[in-house]
Amino acid sequence: MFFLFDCDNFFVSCERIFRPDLKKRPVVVLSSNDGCVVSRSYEAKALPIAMGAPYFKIEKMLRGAGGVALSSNFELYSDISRRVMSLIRQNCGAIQVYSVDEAFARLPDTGIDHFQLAVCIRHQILKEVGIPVSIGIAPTKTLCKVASSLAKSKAFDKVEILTDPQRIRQTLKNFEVENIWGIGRRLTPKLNFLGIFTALELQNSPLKMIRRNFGIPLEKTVMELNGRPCLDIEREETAQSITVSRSFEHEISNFEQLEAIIAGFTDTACRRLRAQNAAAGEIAVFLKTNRFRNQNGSSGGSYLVSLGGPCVHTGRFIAAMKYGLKQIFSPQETYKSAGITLLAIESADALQTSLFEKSALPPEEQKLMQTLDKLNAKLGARTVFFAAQALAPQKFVRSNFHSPAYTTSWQSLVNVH
DNA sequence: TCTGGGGTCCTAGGACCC
DNA sequence: TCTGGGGTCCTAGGACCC
Repeated sequence: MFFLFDCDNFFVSCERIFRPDLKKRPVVVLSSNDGCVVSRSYEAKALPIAMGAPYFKIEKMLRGAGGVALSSNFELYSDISRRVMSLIRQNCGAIQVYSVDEAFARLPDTGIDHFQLAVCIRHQILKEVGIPVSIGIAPTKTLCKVASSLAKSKAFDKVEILTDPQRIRQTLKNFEVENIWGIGRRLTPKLNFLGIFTALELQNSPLKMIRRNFGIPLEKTVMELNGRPCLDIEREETAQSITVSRSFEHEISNFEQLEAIIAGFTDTACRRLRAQNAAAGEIAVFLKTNRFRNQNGSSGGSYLVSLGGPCVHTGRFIAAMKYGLKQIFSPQETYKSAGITLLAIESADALQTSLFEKSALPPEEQKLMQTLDKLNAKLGARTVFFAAQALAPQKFVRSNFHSPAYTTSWQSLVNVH
């Protein structure tokens, strides 16, 4: 049996832990650059404020209703996420952390009272971390998603078990096909055209026809709706790519500034890379113009540079990035966003040695980077950094409603419990 | 005036091989 | 007139997710 743990209105719930005055009020958390709404309290949903709505379009309505908007504070959310996940892990063993606010678990079908266990975990997370969680229980992951959305609409003890075939059919009959996990904007009209509007109609669709028209992923979805598990808990592996990118508050046309900002992105990405004990062989750099100003969306460009073998050294990635940036930068343009992606990532334990290098990772480079990471961990981020970042402006992303760094006091706060 | 960021998987098609 | 049939590997792009 699969369990899906899904935090309610996660970012808003995180902010509310430290701001009791936000309870019962419309609250939204904004994306980077204070652009779009990415998390809403129930009161904000009721206004209504849509997911992904641009802030400037809903600002007035929110204020009029006595609501509050906050910039996102990802350090805080990841800290709280780690605490939630660790409680789930204590109760369920190996879990799959599916996103910052969701996790799947798989438990034996017999011998335990699933409902009772779920209610206990839910109460524990609420008491010890302060985050409300909905829990869906079903024979497949796809049905778990359906169950958890039922759980969310409950008034209390937000746990829903979906195992009885008759009840599954009844539920799917009232469930729109576009709300099923794995069915997005493009697939919905195609399915509708074939007369498939409800999840029940999809459940009853012939597998061969689905596979022919939509491919393997949707075929799996249909089998999962029929209670046949096709997707299992996935174990955590090394990431296949690491991206760091931002939209800017003001468009930038100065090459040196862009270079310095993107050097900072490269630094961040390389830290993440080393934190998972991995190395990367390629870096792609990209620039984008303002997609809302041009008729044909955003232009810009991207350029992929190979490092000639696995690498962990920030300086070498920055040099490669600079080369790539020169290829795509145009002095006539002004840029609204930029970023880099590290690719060809391998776990450092199982590195393939390149024909041309004696050792895949030069030991002196590894040591230098370890020292750098340690220094910054001990003395605070950006104690030691690369000169290439020096020319970056202090602030180039809008974040006008950022909550304070509660995380520093978080440690003492948990000791209270 | 203001419109996010970070991922995964699958597929189709081309290059190349026997 | 008629022009094999597999394979594999790679990449770009599409579709989805939160």
